[in-house]
Amino acid sequence: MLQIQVIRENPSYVIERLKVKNFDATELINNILEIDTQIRQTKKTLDNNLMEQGKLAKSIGQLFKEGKRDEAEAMKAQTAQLKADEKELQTELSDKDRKINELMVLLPNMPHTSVACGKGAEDNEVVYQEGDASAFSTPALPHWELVKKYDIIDFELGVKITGAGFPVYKGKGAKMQRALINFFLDSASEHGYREVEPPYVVNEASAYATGQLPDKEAQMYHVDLDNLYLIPTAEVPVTNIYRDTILKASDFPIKNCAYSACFRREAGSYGKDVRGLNRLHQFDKVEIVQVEHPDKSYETLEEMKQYGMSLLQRLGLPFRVLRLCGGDISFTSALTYDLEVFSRAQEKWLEVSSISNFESYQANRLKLRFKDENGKMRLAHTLNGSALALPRVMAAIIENYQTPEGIVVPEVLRPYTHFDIID
RNA sequence: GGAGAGAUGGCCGAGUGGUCGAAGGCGCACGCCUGGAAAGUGUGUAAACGCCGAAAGCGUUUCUUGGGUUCGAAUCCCAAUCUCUCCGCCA
Repeated sequence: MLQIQVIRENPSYVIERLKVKNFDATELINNILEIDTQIRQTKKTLDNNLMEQGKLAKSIGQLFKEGKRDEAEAMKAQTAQLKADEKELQTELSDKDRKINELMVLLPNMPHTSVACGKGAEDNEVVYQEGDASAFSTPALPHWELVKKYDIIDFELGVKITGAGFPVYKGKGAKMQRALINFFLDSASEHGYREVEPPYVVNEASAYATGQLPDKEAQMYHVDLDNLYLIPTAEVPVTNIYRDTILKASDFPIKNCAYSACFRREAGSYGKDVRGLNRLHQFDKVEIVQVEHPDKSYETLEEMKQYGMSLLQRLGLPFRVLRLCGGDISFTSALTYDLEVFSRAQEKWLEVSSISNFESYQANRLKLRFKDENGKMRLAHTLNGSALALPRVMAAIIENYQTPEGIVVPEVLRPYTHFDIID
């Protein structure tokens, strides 16, 4: 959520920035400002009312103490009107608070000044590319055929047990999966991230704080009986560690990483690019999350991007880095880099990581603040990124490392798999 | 699932209708003391919102949350949530 103070101080700037996201905020902001003025007006009246009541109450208490019963009783009558007014003002205020909040959550985060305008994915800027991103010259199989051939991932079995999008990893497939998780977690630890194992199910407050609610409700699995949500990413529980927290400037940077299974309903996305491991309802991911000083957050974003890239380099996969344009960047992000691996059998770029700086947008909802050098309260910046999402990395490895003899295990994973080929 | 107890500031903990944003302690910050440290000692130590704004100052709110009683609620009543203990069940 944007800060009301920012909107109040410079509404036209906010409107201008949001245009980059193809979002016309003019009317919304006008409404917000109008209600904001009313709220402050009402608040003032209410405060005065309460002050009056407080004074009367004290006087009455004093009179009783002095035994001036009659005077006290007379004074009681004076409070009646104040109380009636108070009730009215309270209702008015809470109505308006609710209303402004409803409008505030409709405003996306402002994109960083380096974010270009653009309609959608086609306007994203490729900022880096490395590795052999060409098709195989010899016949090659897509991963959904290879996994069948070597019996390492079973989609039909998942359908039987649960439904589409819940594959069963078997034998060396399961071990490979576990190897990737451990490789990612160990690498993150080496880079100073503290490992965290979070809950996979969160309450409403947590889902709201990181922005999944209210807008992305349909994307999450919901446990009705307990009113809990299955996490769509470890970002939700891990970031919520810092909900309602006040840090010291010296606490930065705060670096956490977590492995978790992720659950996404992917409502409405059937039919396109969903074959095999490309889009699942349940998948594994290692997430990195940082909380930073506002002055440092962009430096940190670059570092996180570099870290994500290093993982793909070590796995020997061709990849590229995109800077998302205004049309493709997420609602809550100010700047996002996507990492994509090239799948040489599908001849397609597959997104395996999305690394974002949310600036204070999440922190505002989280109430994640810190005392700066001058002892002033400020919102911290939050960042997160996948490092990495497993299924598409797995797909790329399976496809890119296929040979007539079998699927060769990338060098860095062998200490974890204890085998070097899947055949 | 059954029975009971509880929820107070960063933490512990006092407080059963008024002057309580809340004693005391711990912690933390700064100072004194010390060659340096410990101990000791002094001072300070919440946040949100508003008053055009910075500082100062002022006002309101906040003792889990939401309602209620009352001129006045941390304190009384109701509900929700959470935690703990015992029993049952169970990885």
